[in-house]
Amino acid sequence: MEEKDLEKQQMFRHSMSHILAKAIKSLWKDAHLAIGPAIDNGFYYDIDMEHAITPEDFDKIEDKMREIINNNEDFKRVEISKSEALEKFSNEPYKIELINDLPENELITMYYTGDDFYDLCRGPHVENTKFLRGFSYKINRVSGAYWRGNEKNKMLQRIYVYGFLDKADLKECLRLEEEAKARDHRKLGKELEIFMFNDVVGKGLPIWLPKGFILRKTLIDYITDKELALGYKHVATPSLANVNLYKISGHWDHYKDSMFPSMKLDEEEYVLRPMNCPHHMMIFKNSIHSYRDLPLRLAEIANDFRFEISGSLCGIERTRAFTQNDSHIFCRPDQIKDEIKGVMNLILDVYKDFGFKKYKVRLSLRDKNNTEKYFGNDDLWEKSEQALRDILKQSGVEYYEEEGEAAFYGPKIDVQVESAIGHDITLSTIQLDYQLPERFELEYINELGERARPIVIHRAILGSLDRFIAFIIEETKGLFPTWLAPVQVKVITVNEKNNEYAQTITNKLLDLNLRVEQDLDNESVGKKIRLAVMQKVPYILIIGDKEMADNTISVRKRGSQETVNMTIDNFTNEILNNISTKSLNL
RNA sequence: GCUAGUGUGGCUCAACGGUAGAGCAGCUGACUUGUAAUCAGCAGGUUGGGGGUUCGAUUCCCUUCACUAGCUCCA
Repeated sequence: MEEKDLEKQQMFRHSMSHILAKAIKSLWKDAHLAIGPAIDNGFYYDIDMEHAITPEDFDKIEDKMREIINNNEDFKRVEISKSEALEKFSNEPYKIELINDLPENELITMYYTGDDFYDLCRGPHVENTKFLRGFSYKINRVSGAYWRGNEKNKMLQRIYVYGFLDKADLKECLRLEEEAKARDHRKLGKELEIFMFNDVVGKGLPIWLPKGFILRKTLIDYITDKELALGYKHVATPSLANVNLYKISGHWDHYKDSMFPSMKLDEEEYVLRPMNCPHHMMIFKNSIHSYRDLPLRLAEIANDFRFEISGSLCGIERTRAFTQNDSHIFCRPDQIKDEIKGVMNLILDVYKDFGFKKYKVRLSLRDKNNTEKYFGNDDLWEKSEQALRDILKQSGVEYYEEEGEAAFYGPKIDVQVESAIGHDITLSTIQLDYQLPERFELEYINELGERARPIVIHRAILGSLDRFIAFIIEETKGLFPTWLAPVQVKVITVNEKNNEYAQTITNKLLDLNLRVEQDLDNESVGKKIRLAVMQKVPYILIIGDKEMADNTISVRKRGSQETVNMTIDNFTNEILNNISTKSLNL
């Protein structure tokens, strides 16, 4: 769609939100209006009223909206003074609050829709509701939203409506929603037996099933090998620590509410660790470092625990126990640039292996209006934010900047992706940190023989393994490339007489470290193929009398309805090549 | 955490004040199968937990737990 049309669509959506507001007010007299903007796929309106809207009300509201549109009511712009506005909206407490926040001499505009409804609004709008007749819309859902996005404020009802100029776009939007539900990792994770949850074990605590374990192991081996080749040093540290460790790091002050509460035993106090940096700081402090030894890249596949608020938990995308592919790079100031570039390259390399294309690089800056949240002085922040910005600019990577997304100890480069159901999630992160080295009094000896302070780069490539697997499940729709697939080959027999031959084939594949399962059940071939297809196994081998007779196998590849007869050697060559190249095709 | 909704056998769903039902999966038997479901039989549920209303509750009410959507949060 051209920009001009997009603008038009946003204007129409905004006009529609006035129609929605008018419909609500005529159906429920006690409704108070808050705000109602146009958004990506339509518009919403925040409303405060006694009646809780349910999906049963949707038709009624849509009918009312249609009625208003069909009335051919004029949208009329009126300019008023602040005092007039306060008078006009005296029954709308939320509007009053908005008006009060406007500067004293600001010209305020409001829009009438018909003679009996008006709303505080900057506009613009369509001239008459009749122009909205061709507009396609459908109430999507209703949910809670805090007034002005502040959890201390009252929670309002937000009515989301899909809305498009073109009917086909609405249809496409609904189709995409269906498609997204089908690849939701929570659904596929259950169907493919990758992970489970159990109420008694506890919420947000994923239990990895055998197939999930294979995914984890494969990913851990993959990333660990890559890191070792790049000179990372892997370590293993405990999943809990004395609370003092986090008092030194500052995490205790910032995040104790979202850490599992401390365990006091005798005179000691322990907490489950929410992150790994402090442990790694202590490893660095364990020995004297020369400037020649830097950078030191400590890495760990580490289990962490965070008491995430219950409403934010989401399958394995957001859990309370998770595994990080973490690393802390201790380096000299003159090494920052190369190290960050190196990490950036590793991220791009990994994403290429997985075929990820729809990611966005975000430069996460601090919130300048709320600086008390952050450690360190303004100069240092400016400097480190600019350093990351320079690196991004030089690397030619497309990126965007966002304030308020930095860590308390420094700015970040985050790689953002969108989950199936539309969550904006961080997959990989690079964080520049001058603060923790200070707090932990880290030192190295520089070329002049003096003590100097290193800089720490925190980075995670697969981020949390749990979240990464959630994303892979959704990206692949469960059709994992062979190198990742929990079951790579399924061997199916036609009748009992083929079992022995099938077993020799299976053994041959097992000897090559392939992940093979066989189905010798006394069932029809059709049934056994159906089961294997539903499991999304990349290769199905059919073994019958014919194959036995000429010492071959019939191979049915995922996504194909046909089988190809070949020798076992030809097959193993193909699959091993596929695995070693991490082919994305199967 | 907040607002709203949902919770029926392993899974997907029905019944919605009147003795809880189907398909798949499971087990048993028959069939020995050639590319997405062979047939028959059996077994499986104090309808998330607790409390209440009622002659009677899966159904209505309260409470609690979990999940879902969104808001807030995300080192």
